[in-house]
Amino acid sequence: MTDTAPHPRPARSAGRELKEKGLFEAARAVFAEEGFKGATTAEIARRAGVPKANLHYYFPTKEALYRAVTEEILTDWLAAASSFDEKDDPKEAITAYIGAKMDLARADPLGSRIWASEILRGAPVIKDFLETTLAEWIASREAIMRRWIEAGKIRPLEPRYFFYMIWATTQHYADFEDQIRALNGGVPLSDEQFQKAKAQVVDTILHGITPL
Amino acid sequence: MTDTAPHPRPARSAGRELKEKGLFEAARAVFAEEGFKGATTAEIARRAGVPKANLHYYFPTKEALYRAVTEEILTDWLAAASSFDEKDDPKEAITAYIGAKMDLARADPLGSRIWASEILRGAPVIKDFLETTLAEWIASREAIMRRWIEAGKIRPLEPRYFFYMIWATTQHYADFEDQIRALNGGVPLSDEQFQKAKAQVVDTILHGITPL
DNA sequence: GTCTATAATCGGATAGAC
DNA sequence: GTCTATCCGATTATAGAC
Repeated sequence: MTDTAPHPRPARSAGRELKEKGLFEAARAVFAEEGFKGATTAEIARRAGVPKANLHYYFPTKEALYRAVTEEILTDWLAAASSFDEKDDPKEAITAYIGAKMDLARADPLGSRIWASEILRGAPVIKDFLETTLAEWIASREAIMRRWIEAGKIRPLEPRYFFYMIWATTQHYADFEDQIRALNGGVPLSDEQFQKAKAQVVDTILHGITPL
Repeated sequence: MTDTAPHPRPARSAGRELKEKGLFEAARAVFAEEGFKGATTAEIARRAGVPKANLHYYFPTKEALYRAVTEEILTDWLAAASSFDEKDDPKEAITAYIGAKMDLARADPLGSRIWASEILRGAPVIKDFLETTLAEWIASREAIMRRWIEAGKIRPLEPRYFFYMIWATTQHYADFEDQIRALNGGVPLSDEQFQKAKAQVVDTILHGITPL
């Protein structure tokens, strides 16, 4: 559609998209390191290479930027969670789920760290998500686990503590990456090391719940 | 010893000890929630019930207060770690260690959260501890684990990823307590629930590493 | 649409009265 | 030893020029 405006352009220009994305990514890094309160808009703008006051042109407030960041993280989390449902066999479902969670921790450690930081401060922004979407997710998967237990496919256990173990272990590779690096001679885990860790997590947990 | 000073009194009065302790405990809570940068001396002083400027009389700087807090946490961590060495049998040693780590997470969740927050920001204050004391701890326990593997007492695995699983899972009950609460109908885990979780963590991990 | 300048507030830390 | 008053830099956000 051609209108009479002097400089017809898309509602969101490519330049705007680019700067918005730059601020978004910079914000992820700063929020992950310092948490919501410790992060400063000046530091976010500096890393994104834009004047600090300019940030408010793309995101009205620091909190709006933070909410945009968290929104995406919840989406990614649920996407990984869906891998649990793709198989009917417990061994396959759990293997796929742990693998997806480990891969997410490796691909997006910042997202995991922002989530952790958000929980540490009492989860003011994602509390609703935890109490509704996440609570429903775990409730229904708990039901699946109980059926597997009744069928004798896995050892009797409280499913939610089982999921906590998976979340904790997989997210540890993102949240405590700096500690793991310090214990690895100061260098991050190589891809080979990470794959070995992933295999061991899957292996240990599967053996841990397999009936004798 | 009676000297000639007009008002002989102990070098550190009981009143001072009390206020120092109040500030220390308030600082733990605020550092755990907001991290080092996000925490404010005003909030710490407010919770301790002392004028904000007064904080500097007991601790010269915010960082000095933070360092005092972290120091204690490292000590507690090592104390729990020592429980691994009290038994020669892998099953007993690992049971005792997981139990001690779970009990510490339950008794002092703030300490665990401050540790997590410190790692998230790149561990500037405890980096040296991680690279020396912690690296030595895990190296020597790795050797123990390898002997157990060679003796066929536990399944072959990379010991450090095994310890990461223990740290992640046990500390999760402290660091993600608010998430666990949200998934538990808004109420914290009862003592019975926690004991059940602890038993399941021990059970799953032990089965996970026990030879067929 | 993007920048500079700046307002308004909050932060850690200090000075000095009591 | 403890408090009040306050400095000064940093912080979030806005106003308005370009």
